[in-house]
Amino acid sequence: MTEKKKKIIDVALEMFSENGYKSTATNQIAKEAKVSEGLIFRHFKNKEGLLKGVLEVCERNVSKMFDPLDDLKHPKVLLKNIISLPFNTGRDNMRYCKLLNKLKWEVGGEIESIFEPIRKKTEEVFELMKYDDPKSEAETLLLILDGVISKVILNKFESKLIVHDNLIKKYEV
Amino acid sequence: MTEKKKKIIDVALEMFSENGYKSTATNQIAKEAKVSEGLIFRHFKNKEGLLKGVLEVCERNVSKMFDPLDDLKHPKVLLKNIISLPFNTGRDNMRYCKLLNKLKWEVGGEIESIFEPIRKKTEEVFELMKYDDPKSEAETLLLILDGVISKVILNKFESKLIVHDNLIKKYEV
Amino acid sequence: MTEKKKKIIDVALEMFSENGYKSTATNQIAKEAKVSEGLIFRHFKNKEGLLKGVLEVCERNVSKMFDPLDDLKHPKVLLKNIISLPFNTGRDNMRYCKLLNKLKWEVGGEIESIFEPIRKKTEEVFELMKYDDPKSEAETLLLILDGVISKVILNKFESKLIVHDNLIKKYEV
Amino acid sequence: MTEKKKKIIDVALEMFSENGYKSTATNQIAKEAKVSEGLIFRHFKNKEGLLKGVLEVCERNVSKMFDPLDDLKHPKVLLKNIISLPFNTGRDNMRYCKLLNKLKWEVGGEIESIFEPIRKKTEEVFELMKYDDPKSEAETLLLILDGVISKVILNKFESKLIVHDNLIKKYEV
DNA sequence: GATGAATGAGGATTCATTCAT
DNA sequence: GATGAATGAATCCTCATTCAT
Repeated sequence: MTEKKKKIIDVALEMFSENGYKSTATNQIAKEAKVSEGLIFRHFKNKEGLLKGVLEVCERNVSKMFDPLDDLKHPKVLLKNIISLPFNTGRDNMRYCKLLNKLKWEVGGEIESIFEPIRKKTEEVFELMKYDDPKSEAETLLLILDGVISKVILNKFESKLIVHDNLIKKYEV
Repeated sequence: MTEKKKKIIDVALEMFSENGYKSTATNQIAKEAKVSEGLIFRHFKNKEGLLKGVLEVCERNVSKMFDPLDDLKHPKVLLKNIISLPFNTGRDNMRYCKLLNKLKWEVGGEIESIFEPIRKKTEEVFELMKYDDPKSEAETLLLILDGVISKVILNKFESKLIVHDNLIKKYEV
Repeated sequence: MTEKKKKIIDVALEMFSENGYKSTATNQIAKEAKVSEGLIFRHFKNKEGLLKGVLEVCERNVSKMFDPLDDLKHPKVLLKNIISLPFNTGRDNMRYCKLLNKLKWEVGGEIESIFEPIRKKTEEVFELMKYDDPKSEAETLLLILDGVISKVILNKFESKLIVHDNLIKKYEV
Repeated sequence: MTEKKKKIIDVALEMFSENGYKSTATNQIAKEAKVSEGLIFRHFKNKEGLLKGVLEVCERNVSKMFDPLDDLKHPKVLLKNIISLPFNTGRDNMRYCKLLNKLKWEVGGEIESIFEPIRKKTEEVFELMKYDDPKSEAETLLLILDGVISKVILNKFESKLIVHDNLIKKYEV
């Protein structure tokens, strides 16, 4: 992976997540990345290929977001951390999530798979905690957290901290 | 409002909500609406003008979704109905919500205002029910319901009914 | 000639002379004249027909500009007045001349004919004044006056009065 | 500057000067230049950008028209040559002047600046020749020559040579 | 690997003109 | 006479993609 290829991905990631896939022209990407437009197509064949390349990076990094959870054994602590996750997303991770969300609506691709591990982990937690229906309980929580991350990304939160505490209380963790 | 203008709005609403704003070409709209492409611009000046026209219809109709809540006085019943709302959205309303959500991500316009009435009503319910912090409690619930409607729209629900019951139980209504 | 037809001609004259024939859209004319666009075509068949209608008005009025010269008998006085003509053109006449000039360059139509009478009269003056070659002498003067009127119309004159005196002196009148 | 870009400018110059700016469609230019239409916009961004590009060429070449005058020292000879200039304009220079004149009427841009050098030179000549008011004298002459060139361009001259001699005699050179 | 000139299909928009009422 | 909805061809412009160097 050359320096220029990395730069292309980086810029594309930024611009896709900011303006969407369709609305970002390849020549804008090229200009911003200080690279000839042709190079994009040499490396990725397609605009769609570029998108794939960008998505891979996203997935790799979003996956890493969940890694710290592996060290936690106690269910309550684990659950608490799962809930907290979207509330303290760093700048970079936010960008990955933003792109993922944008594409969920724009392209409709299969992005859910990235979140399969965290879904499974959440389900396990609820199992350990003896919830009646761990599967749908996990679905409910993830849906909530999805709502949270949307608000965070779009910067539409009025009282992030209180909502966080609210959820923590609801799940008694 | 002539028949053809109505048809244009109708088709545009459908296509925007299905494929997004950018990805829908005006000539596709014209063809689908069996109308000359020029007519779109005569009536709406711009593609963006068309979008505005479509959004107005959306807003008008989404607002109507909340009307039935006005008849409910008992807080618990009201809250229950608020929660249920996104779970039983009809075909048409779904389209309006889909468009609104798509645009929230694609265009980033100010759509929140449409939901201000329902936010206020939710807040009032929590007040009546003596919740500690009705405001952020309302924010939390709406955020959850936002997650629900996203799933419904994108047809990504695994167990809609159970999640619904789950929420009903959580709020003890 | 109805009031509305007059208004159309008037507005078209104004807009053509200001922005040119091509650059003036019929719907702009209609809007400015507070008239339906269709009416333009009912009255003039074509945009070109409208132009013809406008040009007729122009010609009629430009011709009138020369009428006062008919009363002058003394050659020197007559010549002096011919020279002065483009230097003191009123608002309205300026508009007619502006349109005529614009069209000379934009459409290339046969506009010269309007100026045939003044050309003839100028030639006669030079004949009376015993110039060697009255015909080309007239051509020269008219060419000069054409330059003058261009400057006046385009408002590019630095010292109109002095140039005027200059010419008067050159022709010793 | 690639061959194709040169060709585009060349063709545009020709077509603008012949049919005017507005009336020349970009796809006509492309076809005539045997070039894809897109290339025009890649090189010049805009139709207006193309116009600017064309104008630059015009200005550069029109400026060159005046260069031979630099070698002439004797005022009378110089003045004579200034007067003669518009009477013997070659094919190419005629095209540049035609475009400049067309645009003076169609677009109204600031074209006068190109003629500033010749204006200054003319003024100097009249100074050397002890004319009373060299500045307005120069303005007068240039105005005359402007009339001449218009006639030449529009091919409306009846007796070019005689008019030329006429002017030469008037200025006694 | 990298460039940048070139392409051509498609997209939004304009505009003269028609026509039913 | 007058309106205004409707048309469709033409126009300017964008953009992903190719290709020679």
